[in-house]
Amino acid sequence: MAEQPLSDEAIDLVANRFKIMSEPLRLRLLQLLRNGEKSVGELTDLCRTSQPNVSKHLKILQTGGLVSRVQKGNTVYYSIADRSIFTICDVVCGSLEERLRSQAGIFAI
Amino acid sequence: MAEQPLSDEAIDLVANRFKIMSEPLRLRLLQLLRNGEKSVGELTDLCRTSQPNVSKHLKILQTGGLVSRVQKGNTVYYSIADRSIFTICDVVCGSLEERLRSQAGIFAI
DNA sequence: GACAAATATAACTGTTTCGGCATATCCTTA
DNA sequence: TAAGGATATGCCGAAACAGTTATATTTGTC
Repeated sequence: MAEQPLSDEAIDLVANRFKIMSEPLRLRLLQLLRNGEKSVGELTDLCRTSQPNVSKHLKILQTGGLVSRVQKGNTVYYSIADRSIFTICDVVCGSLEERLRSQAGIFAI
Repeated sequence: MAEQPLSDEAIDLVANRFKIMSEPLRLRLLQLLRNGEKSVGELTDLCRTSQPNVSKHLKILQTGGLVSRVQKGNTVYYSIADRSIFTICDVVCGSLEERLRSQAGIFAI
């Protein structure tokens, strides 16, 4: 069942989504938000980097539509806006496990 | 159902997979290979870039385990080594469509 | 062995991106 | 309105990356 080819614009959009998810710190932030919203301060404490850096990456995630932002008084809470990212991560993890397993198999027998 | 957190090494591996897939030309190459193997020359003709550029990106895809390389005589054929990438792309496309649709809804009543 | 075709590599350039630091902005409270 | 806490932004230097050109390597053919 051959799929229709994606247009150049569509490819750019997909590539951009992957680019957003290609940074370890951003993946870490998404993972930390998996079980519910967290403030910038909380996220900063849980990552090992500066608060400005966390804010910067959160903005990238938000611009990409992966995360949504809610301000309550003085603090800002971020939460997952698109849970399909976890499906994607699960598929990637499965693929990587498979690959590592078959590579490990080289040394067996 | 809270997932176990990924280790830093696992996150780096996943991020690297996304980075490999975050380049439009590489996505284009993967798409061109979807229905079967193609030679470097064929791929170069189908993309609008130089042959060295295609070879470079194919190498990146191969190193990442997304593509496999077979040499037959003078020409080299690449093919998809991990079809889970298409699952991933489909999920991303669905998410992006959804997002565009809801954005378009802003202008509707 | 010499030549031609197919593919890979090397060197270079311009661009992008990350992280850190300093600082600005916004909100709350006194 | 002044001060302090929370978050965002601007600027900088270093590193990574894409694309081009030239060239090397490999393979098949004469």
